Amino acid sequence: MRFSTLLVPTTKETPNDATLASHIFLLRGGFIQSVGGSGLYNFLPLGKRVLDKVRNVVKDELDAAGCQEVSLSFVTPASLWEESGRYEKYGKELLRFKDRKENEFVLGPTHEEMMVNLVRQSVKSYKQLPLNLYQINLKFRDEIRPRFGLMRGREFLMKDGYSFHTDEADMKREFDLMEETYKKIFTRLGLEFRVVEADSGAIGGSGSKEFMVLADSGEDTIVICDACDYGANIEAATRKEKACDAPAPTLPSEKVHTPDITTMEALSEYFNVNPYYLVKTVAMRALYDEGKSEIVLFALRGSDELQEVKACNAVDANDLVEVNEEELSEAGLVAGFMSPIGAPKGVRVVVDNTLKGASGMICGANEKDYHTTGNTIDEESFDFYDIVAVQEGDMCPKCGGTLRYTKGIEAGHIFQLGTRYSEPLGCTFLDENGKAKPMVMGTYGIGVSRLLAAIIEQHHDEKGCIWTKESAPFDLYVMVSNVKDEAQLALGEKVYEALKRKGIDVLFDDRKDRFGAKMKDYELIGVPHAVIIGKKLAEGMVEFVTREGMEKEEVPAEEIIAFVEEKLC
RNA sequence: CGGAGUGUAGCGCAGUCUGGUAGCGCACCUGGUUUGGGACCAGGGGGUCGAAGGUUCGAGUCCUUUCACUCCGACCA
Repeated sequence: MRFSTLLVPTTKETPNDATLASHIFLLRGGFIQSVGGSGLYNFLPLGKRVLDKVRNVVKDELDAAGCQEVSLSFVTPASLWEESGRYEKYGKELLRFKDRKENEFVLGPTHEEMMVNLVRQSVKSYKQLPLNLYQINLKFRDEIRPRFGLMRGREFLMKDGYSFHTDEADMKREFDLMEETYKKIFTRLGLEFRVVEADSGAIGGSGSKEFMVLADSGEDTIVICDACDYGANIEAATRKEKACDAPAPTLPSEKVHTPDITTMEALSEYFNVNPYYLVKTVAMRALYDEGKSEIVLFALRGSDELQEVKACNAVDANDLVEVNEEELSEAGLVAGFMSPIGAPKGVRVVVDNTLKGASGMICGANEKDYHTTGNTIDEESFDFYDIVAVQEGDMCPKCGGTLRYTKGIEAGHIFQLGTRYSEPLGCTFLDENGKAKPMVMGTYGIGVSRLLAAIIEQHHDEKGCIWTKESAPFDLYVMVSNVKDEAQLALGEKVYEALKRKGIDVLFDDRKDRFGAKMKDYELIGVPHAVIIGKKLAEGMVEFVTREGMEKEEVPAEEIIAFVEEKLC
């Protein structure tokens, strides 16, 4: 491809809303173009090339694993979503609209319903299973706050795959196969990543794993073990139960006047007791389908933090939101002095597992300016769940090693779905005995457009992108420093044509610009290697540049074609 | 949803306080010179000043309403 004819609008200036390296360089390098903000992007020729490269790696590995590519309708009838029960549950991220006949539709944020619909119409027998179907298509999620360019757009390219099985065991086999396949994909793309345990979110299902590309700019906090391979999203992380060295308080069971002591810190100081022996009670409003909601008290140890996603799952709610003082007093609660013990009637209480049977605890009194001491958390009286956030320094649940936080970009997510969708949607097959059974499903996603951002987050320097071999828009950049110099231009043309014939994707910079401008563009665009034909040609030499580290090697001009072949093939 | 901020040429911004011919840099077009680190000279094109309403002889600027976007937060009572 000749640069002089390619649409690559590189810019010197950084758009003011871009803060992340990937966002800045993808815009400045002319890969993508923002569509009036709000998380929508056009892909320009360079960006489209990278997208296709990444997509091909994904397709290549999936096909090798026996998956079959299909393409599902982007606009899906709302009725399918009502059948699965997600029309309400998915919330505002689901973009809903009506056609001219007032029929309701949604733009697919994920396609479980659609794929199940496809399969239930065409698969009837156990002989047709297992089946793993996928597509690489647009998705739309009306994100609360799109940001960071391709990292969190509203419209994005996603690979979504769905597998169908006769039983749980076969689904698990496929789940493991997909884990291996995903590892191959991310490895080929040159990414440093970690597979972690995850929360299943709105998709539903049981076991799920995320593929996290490690980067400081990642939006997810993941917990990893120093000693073993344990890794989990903070939303799903667990730990070995914590003990407390400080002695348990021996206060009698009584009500104590504690004016204006509303924080764990103040309470700990007042009673001179480790926060481990205090009960922290957090009130939140849980939202359910059909606009129903209730106030829930979440009780945990004062030394712990509430993990909202776990809490949300514990009450099986769609979402948890803050409760204001007014709502609290209406429910008979006093901020700062709440307690699971003696909570007002009608207020649901969820208690953390670590409090099961705990004694000597200090709680609020559910009365302004009073706490109670010497409480025991009766195992029979409460619902117990794991609702705490794992903290750095906690112990690994697998090996007892030390856990620490790191940041990751969620680039892939695989789920063991079971019959979460096949049952409500009536996706059944006839087994050997002619008996109808719901298919057991798995679902597997990769954020393809997000991967472009993830690659750049891991592979860039202060000058621009450094694409990995399998993601680069071109294999090689051939630059003619001064196109008015006939010898330089002639050699450039010769090298370009020769390498193109050998199947190397070459971007040939034949523009009239000066050396400096072209060099800046090269660095910004970040093709892995370049051949620079310039001044040194007078002495019979050209340069071979490696973008990573910008190392330059001088090579005799007559050997350059063979040299490049040797290096790239 | 809460808080803060910004909307003026494709991009980045000034002008708004104190109303009076719409500006600058980059990019773009024409001609010329230049060619190893984002060249220079000369000439040129491009604007419903986010939208609507109002005040005024006159509004980018003042008033009202509204829309959009950006940033921070949305969890420990």
